[in-house]
Amino acid sequence: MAEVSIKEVARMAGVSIATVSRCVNNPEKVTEKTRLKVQKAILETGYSPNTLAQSFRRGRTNLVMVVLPSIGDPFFTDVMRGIRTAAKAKGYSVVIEETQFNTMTADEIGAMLVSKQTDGIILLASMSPFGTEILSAKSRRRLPIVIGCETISPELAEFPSVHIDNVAAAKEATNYLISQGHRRIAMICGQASSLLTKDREYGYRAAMNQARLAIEEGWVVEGELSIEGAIRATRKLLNHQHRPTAIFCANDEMAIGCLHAVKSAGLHVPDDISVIGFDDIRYAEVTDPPLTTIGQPAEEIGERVMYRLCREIEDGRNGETTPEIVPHELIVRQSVAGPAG
Amino acid sequence: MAEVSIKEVARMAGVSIATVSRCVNNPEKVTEKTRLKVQKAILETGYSPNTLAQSFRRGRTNLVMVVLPSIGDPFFTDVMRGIRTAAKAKGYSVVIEETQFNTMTADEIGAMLVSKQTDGIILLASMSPFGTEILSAKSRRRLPIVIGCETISPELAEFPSVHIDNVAAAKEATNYLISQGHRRIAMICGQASSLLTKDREYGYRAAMNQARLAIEEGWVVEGELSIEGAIRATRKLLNHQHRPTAIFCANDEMAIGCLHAVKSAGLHVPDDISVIGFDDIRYAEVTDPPLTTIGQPAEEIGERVMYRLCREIEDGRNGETTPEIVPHELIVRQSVAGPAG
DNA sequence: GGGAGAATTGTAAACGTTTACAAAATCAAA
DNA sequence: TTTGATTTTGTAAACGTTTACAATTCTCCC
Repeated sequence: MAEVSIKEVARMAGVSIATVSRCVNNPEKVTEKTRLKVQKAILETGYSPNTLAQSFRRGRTNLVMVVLPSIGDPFFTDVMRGIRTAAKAKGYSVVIEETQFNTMTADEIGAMLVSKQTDGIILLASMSPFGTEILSAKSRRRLPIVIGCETISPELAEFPSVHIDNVAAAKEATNYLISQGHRRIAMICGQASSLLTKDREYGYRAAMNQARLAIEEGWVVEGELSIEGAIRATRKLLNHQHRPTAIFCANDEMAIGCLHAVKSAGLHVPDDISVIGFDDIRYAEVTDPPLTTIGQPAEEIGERVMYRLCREIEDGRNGETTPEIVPHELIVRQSVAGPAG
Repeated sequence: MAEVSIKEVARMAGVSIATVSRCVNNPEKVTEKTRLKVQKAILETGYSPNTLAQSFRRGRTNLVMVVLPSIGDPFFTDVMRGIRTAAKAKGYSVVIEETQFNTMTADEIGAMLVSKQTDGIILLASMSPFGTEILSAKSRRRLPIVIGCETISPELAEFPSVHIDNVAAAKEATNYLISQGHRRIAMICGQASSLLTKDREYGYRAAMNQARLAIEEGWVVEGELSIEGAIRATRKLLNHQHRPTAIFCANDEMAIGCLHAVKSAGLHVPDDISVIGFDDIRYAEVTDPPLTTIGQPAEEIGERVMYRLCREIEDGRNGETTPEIVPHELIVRQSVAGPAG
């Protein structure tokens, strides 16, 4: 049974295809009587408009692309949920592109952009400088782009964005450790390519500086934003000649690995070592001990970023690019205590 | 700068649009000389085919939809990764539809199907009977559908599928507990609507029966496939007048909640209570204690299910619907020991 | 009843491809 | 060179919508 087209409906209702189209899209431009006729015909034929033809004709797909580092990180999953909610409300579908924590190559970005015909892009992941360049070129040709979560590198500042103040949040986390009496505080951050964790590192360093605390060589180590990477990083820290008494992890995924590594080494959290995370993913509540961390309104970020994109798509670029900053929150659980001794 | 169309390229290269199209899609049908001319023109204009027009003309979107219960569950995330890998290799994009563990209503399914124009569907989640009906109708009209993970209810048997043998795997998990000396074994399963966990429950019951062990009233409790739900469920089990010595959780997410609840109650895992999970998500390795569980090749399932769908899309339905069964594996870590006393 | 103006409907073009078919060019063999 | 076969190219239709514009019908008032 082939798909029924607008023609059949028109024939059956005894009107022109234009009228059928109007009944569907602008019912108010059509007489009550014909509308009923047409509705009847639509029901009888089981017609539904061919979205391919519509997209083609209207030049809109109602599809947006979101580029994120990893679909596996519960934080991004939560952001995605928000995006999805908003997208549904606005009649969009979402396709996801994963960078796997690599900054995408120019080729990949190009392929990504030409192959999918999307109405807009949400960027939750860092781009290489070249990638950024391609994107702003695209954007200038009216491909709306908005940025979520990742903080803004200068080249990206032309795009609207919504995120927390990562620097301030990282400072807050570090200051909390300091306030608990810690002096030797280490940090596990993401790979160098991740702007996001760069900002968090910056906040950490700022807080340490401000408190006039030294950051020893080897106290800032890359955890690759994964459990495994964090385990390796933690081992390095535990073997450091001046072992830190507290570890600030740039995200909870790594904090989970850190917790595990500390305990596997026969040490106790928080009595021997304090650990603080970032993101407040849902597992943070049930780690052992429950994880003290910085909470972000992930789902809200997702929703807002999507609505922002819709504005961009519908109203065109209005030049408005001041970032929307959403609030973060220190969530105190039980993975931080005063330093031993 | 407006998008450049095939016409401009044709004009610039001094050939007809048909020839340009052939250069792009069937280069072998075109003379070396003209191909070079056209390639040059393509480069100069920066032409890339309008995918909307292509999709419309060819009647193919190279888009597939995957319907899953929750994007948040790391197991499905891994399956998605496999799907995505295969999709990329075959030139497809993926849109995700989340049921949030509800069996979708008929309306939702209908909306989902008409609004997106996808070339095929991967079903990782249960459907209501009505939903199933709609889907098989669609399928008969040549919308390829393949099922992954979820086991097959009779109505879905007409579709190809790839998954582990859930019943056998659940039996194996239960038998392992029995082999460790447990007699009082409880189970936390998903909501009634989840066929997947129904099968696992079935395997558990079968193993208990076979071992002539009683399942007391109240030993099988719904954990809603979430951490929170599992915590509530575990509390019920701990308060049961005949407290079980081991708990089988239908997935690791719930096992994590279970672990947490047991420990919060001041009990020790595995000395007081043994816990076994299902799926082997990446957190299972770093729980405290590390979780004994059933491993599934999630990523492989994803890949295979996607390739299966491609076959379906490209070759049309060949009537072949025998399920592909992939192997599972008992992964022994430290959350199971002999019963206390 | 006629006519002006508004409301409704129809006609046909357009969107950018792909592709059947026709036309033209090339090549091989005599 | 001619012929016929083969390869290459061009022409034009088609895909299912939407929509500007023209044509028709209705409404209302004189």
